[in-house]
Amino acid sequence: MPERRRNGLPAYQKIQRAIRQRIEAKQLKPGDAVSSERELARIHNVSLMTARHALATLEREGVVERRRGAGTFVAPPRIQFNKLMSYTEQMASRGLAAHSKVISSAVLDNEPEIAARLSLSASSHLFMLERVRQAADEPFALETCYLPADEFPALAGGTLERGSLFMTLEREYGIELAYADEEIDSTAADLRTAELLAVTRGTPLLRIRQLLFTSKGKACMYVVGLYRSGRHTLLIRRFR
Amino acid sequence: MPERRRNGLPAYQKIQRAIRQRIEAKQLKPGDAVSSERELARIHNVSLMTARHALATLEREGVVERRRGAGTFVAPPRIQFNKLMSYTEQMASRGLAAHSKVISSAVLDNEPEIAARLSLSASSHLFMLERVRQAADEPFALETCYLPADEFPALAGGTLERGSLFMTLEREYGIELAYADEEIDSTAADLRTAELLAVTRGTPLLRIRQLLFTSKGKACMYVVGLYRSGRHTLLIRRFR
DNA sequence: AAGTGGTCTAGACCACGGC
DNA sequence: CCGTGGTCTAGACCACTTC
Repeated sequence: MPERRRNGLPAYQKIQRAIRQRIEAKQLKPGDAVSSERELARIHNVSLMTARHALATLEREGVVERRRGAGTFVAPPRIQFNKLMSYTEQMASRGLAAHSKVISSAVLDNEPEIAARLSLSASSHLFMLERVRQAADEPFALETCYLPADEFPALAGGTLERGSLFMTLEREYGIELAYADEEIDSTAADLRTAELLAVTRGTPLLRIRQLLFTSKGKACMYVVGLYRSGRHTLLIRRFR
Repeated sequence: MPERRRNGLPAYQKIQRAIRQRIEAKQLKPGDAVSSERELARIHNVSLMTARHALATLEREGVVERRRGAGTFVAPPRIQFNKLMSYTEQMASRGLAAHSKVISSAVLDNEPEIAARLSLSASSHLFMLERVRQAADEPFALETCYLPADEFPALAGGTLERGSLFMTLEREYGIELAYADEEIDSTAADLRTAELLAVTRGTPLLRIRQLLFTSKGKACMYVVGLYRSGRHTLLIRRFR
């Protein structure tokens, strides 16, 4: 009888971790065959169904591909399509450092439309933070975010020059960000935006209005981003 | 012993079909509890694992939600985020009729960049189709699509005023569209585009460049769309 | 023919939610 | 407490791919 898990992790997750580690360590490259269900069951001393579950959920995550009659193979490197990432994370994934400059911050109480998007009453206190994102010392985006001020009291006093707002929310407040709904369109730069982004007034900008939700399905933050065209392209994958 | 499937469909898929039918027939509404694993196992005369598999994959598809200790519930109606749909389908989903006007069509053989995107040699013959999309008799988008002319001979002669290009590809050519990668940015209307869309030159437009892939992973069509801001917003859901 | 993934059984114990 | 989903066993046969 196999000793049951007593380090907290289910057996199938341990198998997954082992496979993921071998991929990250480049012992397994895309296209390489992963141990079969039967092999894994034997190696890890579990039943076939458990080994199978490990591979099935790894396939769902896109880590491996399974072909009946052939085997299980390491999937091509994951493209970060449709992935909700903070600016800091996006830059890091390209090997760049994130720089941003806080333009203004305030607590507002008369933004009924934004409050409504966050499912708050019209006169709720909103913490607003306006930042210019830079890459290679050139501004490429103006991002304004809004959060319920009551729920995140420390933000108003805190320093956000350095840390990522995502990280602050996840670490300090234990918020689990799950997904974001985004509205994307195009708009012309007004005078103030043009100055902040160092473009001429009327320049086309990509506008992304983002409503972020926690894993409990609660709207927790609203962000309006204006992106210089040419400097920023949004990549999306849509499925039929 | 339960009689094994002999109508072709695996047991777990029959269970899924039964549940889906009850949802479509409105016998089950969003939020309603679905039979538990144990109930389903009993009703359909299968083992627990099989009933479980049926619910687990239904959850992955977003049809139901499962909560440990509580039960399985019909998920809220699926929002058509991140879904690859033809213009015709998009309009239909909003209860509108699709209207579009063919501006030009041609077979080109000197578009190396586009040919490259379709993984074709630089001088390949490309069938190009330029259409203005209308809603309520007002133009709101200019879409230009490119396809390998050799693979779709009938298109050049065919009439696309009415039928959907998606439908033609799927029905006439047996193409299974699977997904599209899109690059989205903002640009200013040039003179010709401005005239076709009835806006002034320099108006910001949302530009979507779409590369469509078949279920075999082959790039089969490239589309550049220019959308009037205000008239068209792209909706996206991103996951963490 | 050998090996793979896909489906399935008839149970078991655990962790969690709601009453 | 009871019912739920989550994990797991030790097998089985089928369908498919590769050789």
